[in-house]
Amino acid sequence: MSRVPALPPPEAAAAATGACPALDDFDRHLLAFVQQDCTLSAEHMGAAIGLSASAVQRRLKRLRAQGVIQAQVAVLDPARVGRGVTLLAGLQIDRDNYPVLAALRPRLAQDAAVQQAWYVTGQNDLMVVVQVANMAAYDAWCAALMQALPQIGRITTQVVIESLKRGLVVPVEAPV
Amino acid sequence: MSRVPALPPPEAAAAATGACPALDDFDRHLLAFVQQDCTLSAEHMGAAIGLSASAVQRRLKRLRAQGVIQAQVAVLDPARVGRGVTLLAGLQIDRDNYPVLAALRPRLAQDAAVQQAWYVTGQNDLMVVVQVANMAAYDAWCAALMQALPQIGRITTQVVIESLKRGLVVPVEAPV
DNA sequence: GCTGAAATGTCAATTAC
DNA sequence: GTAATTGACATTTCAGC
Repeated sequence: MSRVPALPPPEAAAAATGACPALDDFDRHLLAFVQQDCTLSAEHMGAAIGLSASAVQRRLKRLRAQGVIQAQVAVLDPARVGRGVTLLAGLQIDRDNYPVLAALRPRLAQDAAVQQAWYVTGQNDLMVVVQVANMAAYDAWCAALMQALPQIGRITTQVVIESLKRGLVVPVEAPV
Repeated sequence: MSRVPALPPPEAAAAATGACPALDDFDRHLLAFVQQDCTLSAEHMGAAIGLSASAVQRRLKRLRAQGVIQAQVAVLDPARVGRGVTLLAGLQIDRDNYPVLAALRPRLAQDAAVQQAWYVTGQNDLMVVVQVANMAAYDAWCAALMQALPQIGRITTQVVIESLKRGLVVPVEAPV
C-alpha cells in the first residue's frame, strides 16, 4: 500500500496562502541552487534535498508567481561582447533641482550602457554602474547625460581596474 | 540524400575555431534574448530571428563553451528573502599596506553578504555592494571586516534608498 | 473522532533538447 | 531519440469542529 510516507510540510501551508511568503528549508535550498545555476534539472535538485521532481517544479513555479524569483537570465562576459570597460559614476544633483530625479528614472532605465543604478545617501545622490567599450565612449556618455540634464551638478567617476566579484546572488539563510 | 540545405554560416566557422569569438547578428540577437529570459525555447527564439531550433541550440551551446555566456541564473527579490538593505561600501587601504588586497580577494569571494566588488581608481581602492537584513547587520559586517584586516583605513558607506535599475545586462550591439 | 485543505509521490503525455 | 517538464490522480498529514 503505502510506499513512501509523505513528509511533513512544516510551515508550507502558511506560504501557500499567497500573502506571506514564508519560505521553508526546501524553498531556501532550491533558491540557493537556482541562483548558481538555473539549468539544473528538477530531478537533480530534488534528489539532493529529498523531494520528487514534481514537488520541486511546483515550488519553483510558486516562487516565480510570488515574485521571489524575479527572472532567469544568462550572464555574459562583458569583455567578450565588446563592453569590457566598467565605471562607477557618482551623480550629484543641485539642491534646487531635485525634481530632475523623476526625469532620470526613465532615462537610466532605457540607457543600455547603464547596468545598475541606485538612489543613495552620502556624497552622491545616485550611483550608476556603466558598461562601455572604452573611455571615449564613457566620455561621450557623460557629455550626453549632462547635456540632457543640466541639473546634474557633477559626475564623479571611479574606473574599475578589476572586477573581483560579480553577480546578483542574495544569501538565503534561515530566519533564525 | 540531403533534405535541408545547410544554412550558410557567415563567420560562424571562424568563431567555432574557439579562438576568436566573432559574433554575428544571430548571436547578438540570441544573447539579447537570453539576457532577458533564458527560459525562452530555442524554437521561439529561432522563429523570431529566422533560424531553426537546432541552429539556435548549436549557437547557444557554442556561446556557453566559449565563455561568452558565463552562467544562467535565477534573480531573486532581495527583500523577499530577508536581505532588503543594500549598501555601497568604499574601502580605502593604507598606502603601505597594499599587499592586503591579496588577502581581501578570497574573503570577499566567500562573504555571502558581498554581492559585487570592484577594484577601482579614485577616492576608494575598492567598491563593494553589500546586501544585508538591516543596518545592525551592516555595522557588524564592517566591524568584522576591519578587525580581520586592520590595513583597511576607512570604510565610506552609501546607503541605497532605492534601486532604480538592477541587473547584469550588457548591451550587445554590432561591432561597427 | 471525523471532515476538508494542502502537499507529496507516482505515472502518463507532452514538449523541448 | 532521449531527457525533462507538465498535468492528473491517489495518498498522507495537519487544522478545525
